[in-house]
Order: sequence, then C-alpha cells, then structure tokens
Amino acid sequence: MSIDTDPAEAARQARAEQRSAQLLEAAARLMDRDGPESVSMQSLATEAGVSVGLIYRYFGGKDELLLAVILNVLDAFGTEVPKAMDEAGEDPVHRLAAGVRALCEVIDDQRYAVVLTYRATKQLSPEGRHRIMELELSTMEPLREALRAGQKSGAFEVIDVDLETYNVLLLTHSWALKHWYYERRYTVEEFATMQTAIALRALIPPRQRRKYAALLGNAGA
Amino acid sequence: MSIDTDPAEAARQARAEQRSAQLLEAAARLMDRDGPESVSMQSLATEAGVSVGLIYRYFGGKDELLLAVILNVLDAFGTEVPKAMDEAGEDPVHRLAAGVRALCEVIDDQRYAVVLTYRATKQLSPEGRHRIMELELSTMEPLREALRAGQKSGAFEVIDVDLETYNVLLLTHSWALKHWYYERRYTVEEFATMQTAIALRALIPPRQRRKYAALLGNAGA
DNA sequence: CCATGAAATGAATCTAGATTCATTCGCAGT
DNA sequence: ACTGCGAATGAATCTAGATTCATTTCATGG
Repeated sequence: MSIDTDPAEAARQARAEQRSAQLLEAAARLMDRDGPESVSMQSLATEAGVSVGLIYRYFGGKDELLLAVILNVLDAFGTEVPKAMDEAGEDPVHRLAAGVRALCEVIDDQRYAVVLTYRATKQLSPEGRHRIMELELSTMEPLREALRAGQKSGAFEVIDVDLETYNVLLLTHSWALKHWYYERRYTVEEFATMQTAIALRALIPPRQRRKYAALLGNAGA
Repeated sequence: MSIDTDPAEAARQARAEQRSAQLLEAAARLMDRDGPESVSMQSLATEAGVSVGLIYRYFGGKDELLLAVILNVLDAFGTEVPKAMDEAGEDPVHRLAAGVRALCEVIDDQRYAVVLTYRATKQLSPEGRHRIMELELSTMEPLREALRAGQKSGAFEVIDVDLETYNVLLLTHSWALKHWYYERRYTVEEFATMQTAIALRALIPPRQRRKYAALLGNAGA
C-alpha cells in the first residue's frame, strides 16, 4: 500500500514470496511421500535444501506453516469451484456437477492438505482452527447456492440444504480421507463421475431424472 | 484355556479387566471434554485417579491404549450394526436404514473415538493402523451385503457397491467429524433420520419410491 | 576493495511428554 | 504378627522435535 514505490523492497518481497512458496512445495512433497506426520522442521529444511533456522524467517512457527498449507487448498477451492460452476452455465444441476468435479480435482492435487484439515487440530492455534472452519464454510457457499437454486426451480428435492451441502463436500473429501481404499479401485475421473451421479441421485426427484440421465450414470432413469 | 482352573488367577484377571476398562473410560471422558490431543499419560493418570506408571501395567504404551480405544468403537459397530439390521427384518431397505441408525447411535456415543480413527495415524503402529483398516472394512460388510441384496431384488439401483457403501459410512462418521457444525443444528435423532433418507434417495430408483415414502422423508415421492 | 545489512546456517537450548524403575503399599496365607 | 508377592507410585530419565541466536555468507552501493 505504501512500499510499492521502492524497487529494492519489491525485489525483496518477490524473493520472500519465492522462498515461502519453495517451503510450501517442499512440505507438500514431503507429506505426499511420507505422510503429514513426517513433516518436522528438520525434515522440511532438508527437503527444501535450506537450514532449519531459515524456515523461521518466513513462517512464525510450525503452526503457521501448516496453516499456510491448509489455507492454500481452501484458497484453491475458493477459486476453482466457482470458476468451474460458472463455466457450467445456469442450470443448478450442471453447476453442482461442475463444482463436484472441480473439488475432486483440487483434492486430488493436494490430498495431504485435505487430510491435514482433519488432523492438524493439535498443532494449530485456536484462531487458525477457527479461520479454517470459516473458510470451509465459505467454500461451500457456491454449492449451497446451487442447491437452493435447484430447490427453487424444482430440479432438486432437498431435505436440508446445510446437511446436504456438507454431505457433498464430504463425498469429495473422501478421495483424500480414504485414498488407501479408493486408490486401487478408481481413477479420480471415475471417482468424480460416480460421486457426482450419486450425489445427484439423492437430490433430483424422479420426474427430473430423464432430463439429466447423462449425469446420473449407467442405468439412467 | 488352561488357567481357568485357578480361582485366584480368575480374580486377578477380573481386576485387570476392570482397571483396563477404568482407564479406557477415563480416556473417553478426557477426549470428550478436552479433545483427543489432550490425552497425555499424565492427564490420563490424573483423570483416572491412578499413577502414570500403572497405566503401563495394563497397556504396553500410549499407542496400545489408543488402539484399544479405537478397537472399542469398531467392536461396537461390529456388534450393534448387525444386531439392528437383523431386528429390521429381511427387506434390504429397512436393513440399511436400521444399520445407518445404529451407526449414528454408536458414533454419537463415542465421537472422540471415531475422530481418532482419522487422526491417530502418527502415534499408531503400522500394524495397528492396518488392523483398523481391516476392521473398518469388515464393519461395512453388513451394509455392503444389504446393498447387494437390494440391488438383486431391484430395491436399489447401485452404481458401485464399494463406493456407495463407504459413502454411507462416511455420512454417519460426519456426525463426529463435523460435530462443531451439526451440533447446534440437529439432534442425533434428526441427523440419523435425515442421513438415512438422503442415503436411500440416492439408492432407491423412482419406481420404488412410493413404497418407502416413510423412510425417504418429508416430500416422500 | 570495503562497509553494511539482509539472508542463511546449524549447534545449542527448551519443551512436552512418554517411558522406566527403585521404592512403597496392602493383602493373602501362615 | 510376619512373610512374600503382585499392585501401585511418581520422581528421574529419555526422546523427539521445535525454537533460538551467535556466527557466517552474500550481495549491494559507495
């Protein structure tokens, strides 16, 4: 806001960004390879090719680092999901389907981070945890909106918007949570397609089934 | 098998059982009150009113203790779910509904333990983890069976039995996983009823809807 | 070529707990 | 009352990491 006049300062900022990104990437690699618990300041430093002390120049502590990893995915959700939904047009059914698919893709790309969301309670500050909950809820907002729109237009028959929205999110999260099980059965593609069909079947009333047969899967009607 | 001749030995066994149960209960209380991470050997000892050292007489270490907590719920699942399903009769739809409800009840009763299932990876031995996965899968077996039966009889239209079975389990787990969200919105009762309806809507094809209107919730058809 | 300060290092320090074990307690059998 | 033994204690020890900070390296401007 007031520093962008200094080119040297800008350069510093840029380098800092880069370092911080480098660390987050190393953390991602580490989690992907050896699981989220394997991230110690030491192992992270080694993986990133820097010294332990340096990490503290870019993150206040381990908690901030983990928080950053999580905020990263939530951010991706917040960007990718609305984008995909908007590209899908107006129809709430197609919008929801697009949202689910986008979620699956981001999740596949950052499985470890999604898992962290369910685990990192210990190492996270209460404020951090709170922030995550808030963000998760706002992430769901577009989905919730689609449900409401579909409900109004009669495309969906909804029992409880809040519950069913969260259910949809969970179905996608399960790709990360139960990856050891799904991994050898489905590709992300298949997974996304099936979960979409399943979620929609729960929402679309009989009379609308024919119209969306393509999304509802094999048997169709 | 060969010690049950000694009454003194039997008494010892009984006391040991009791202690071990006492410890598990204390752990449960602690987790329920302050979250799963709050269980340290110290805090557990204090909560149970014993000394730290004593815990090691009954459990090999913290990992064994946590494993025991988890095996406890999985055991309850293995007992309660089939029981409820059998009491529900032959119809796969009613069997599934009964299973879901039973799951919700056990989960509500041991929320902390379900959450542990998703978290304790670090502190658990690989064998322990493996055992948990196996048990979780066998827990699902009755549900899977109901899906298959319903599929055969035409009551269910299933896209993929494995996936949809796990989905049902997840929907119930979410009572524990997202309790901070659901807590102030629904009672377990409401939650169980709605999740049942939602799960069934995804499974029951249009032509069967009328028959199970009661389970499918408000609007019914 | 030097002075300056930011960037980076990593050994030393701290901390939170888990685990051990020498000691004490309490009771059953004599 | 006394002996022996399993039960119980909890202070001392160990461990795994997280965090700090005195020191070194590097780049930049003069």
